[in-house]
Amino acid sequence: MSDLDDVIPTGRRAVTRQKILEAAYTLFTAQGVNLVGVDTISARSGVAKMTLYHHFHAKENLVLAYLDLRAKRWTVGWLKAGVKTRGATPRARLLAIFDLLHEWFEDEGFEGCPFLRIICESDVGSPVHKATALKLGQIENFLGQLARSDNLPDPNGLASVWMMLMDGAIMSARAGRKDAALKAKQAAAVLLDAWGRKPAKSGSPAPVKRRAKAAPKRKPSR
Amino acid sequence: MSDLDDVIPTGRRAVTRQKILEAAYTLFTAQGVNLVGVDTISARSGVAKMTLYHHFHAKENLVLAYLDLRAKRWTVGWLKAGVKTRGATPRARLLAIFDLLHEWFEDEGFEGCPFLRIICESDVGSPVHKATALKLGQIENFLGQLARSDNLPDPNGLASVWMMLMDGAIMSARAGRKDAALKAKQAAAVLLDAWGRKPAKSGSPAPVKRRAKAAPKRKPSR
DNA sequence: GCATGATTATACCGATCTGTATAATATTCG
DNA sequence: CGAATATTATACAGATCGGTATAATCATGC
Repeated sequence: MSDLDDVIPTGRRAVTRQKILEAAYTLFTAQGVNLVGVDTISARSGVAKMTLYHHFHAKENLVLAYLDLRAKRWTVGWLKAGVKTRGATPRARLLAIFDLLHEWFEDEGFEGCPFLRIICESDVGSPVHKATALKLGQIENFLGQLARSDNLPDPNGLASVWMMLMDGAIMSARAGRKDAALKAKQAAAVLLDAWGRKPAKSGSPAPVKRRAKAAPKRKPSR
Repeated sequence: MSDLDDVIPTGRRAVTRQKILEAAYTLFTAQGVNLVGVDTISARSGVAKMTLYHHFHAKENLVLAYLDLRAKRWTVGWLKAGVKTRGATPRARLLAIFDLLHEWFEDEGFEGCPFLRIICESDVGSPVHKATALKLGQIENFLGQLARSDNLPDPNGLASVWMMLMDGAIMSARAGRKDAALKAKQAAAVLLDAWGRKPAKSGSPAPVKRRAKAAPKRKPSR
């Protein structure tokens, strides 16, 4: 628990590793982990491919390291930090999230969320999928903390809904709707205002009325 | 405008084309359009690869045809039709969407939404990306019709928010949260109830308070 | 029955992918 | 200096990808 945990190592080996990871970060973020080959990362980083495989035995490990770095930079360094400077109260910070998203969507370099992309295209149950789901859970936990700090009822429920609005806005922006964050913020404000008035029976799982089977519709997928 | 438009042709050529499309539908839906090769579709359909390229000159055209078929079966045949049998009023149908999603998520064959997956992994501006965005827009238009039928204020605004909740729920379910649709329905009910009371200034774009720049945070992506 | 079009099987092209084998070179440190 | 470690360049293996060339076979309608 020393405070020297994240001291940046300056050894030759560590520097090389960082060069690889830095190139992977840029490429994976812009083009996705599946479309970027190891040779491309080797060329961009200026590190020989053999050295790359010396550090990370397989591409999968490089992807896992990328996920950690992405969470450190995006979730912590950008989202959490940005929200703190834009809102004084937890409630204001919850809403400020969508202002951040809006600026992100307007950025020319916006290419969607790598976490969501990986969730879509990686096999369920694979190490990469599991690790990515954890990173998304980390974000949702942060939302839950904000909701709890504001004494909102069912903070975890609000967090999961907030997460869906965020992810939905990101998908919508990726599909071309650059105003998605603004629309999401409108709805979020309305929802937040109403959330206290309707505890929504946080414990009971909201009865899904099951019909007495009308027409046995064919399943849409698979 | 004859009502013989979707008569199923029985010619040899049309039957072969349908066999290809049927195999592509199953494979693309389960594994994604990028991971499924043309040889796999040829093998599964029992149609020679040369014949496949005789019908669809390139894989991209097969993907575009798949998108049309997916919209016909999922959006129209499953979502629209399912909602109609489960809700009498437009408002009930809007909420019933999440019951449908819940059943979908619980299906063992649930592999996420192909539309969202393609939006994530295809290049922005490519024909496939554009076509997929249109299919998502078709869904949002349907939501707007329901909202308008219920005399809700700013029906298009509600539709885009509804879409985000749906997409967010799908992403959450893909990440392992099988109860996503239930949580989304709770929030949707609260939101719908409050939507009328707060017209939310449908015209004005909800002022995004821009701060007097505190710390010039580095951009997170690219 | 025969010509025409549809389908088949097979082999191949060039490109890309992850990962490895090998041997030479560069750096660091006792 | 000399030895241990890190990095380099190159070539290659084995697989998969989208797409094509060729020539034979099948089915159908006049």
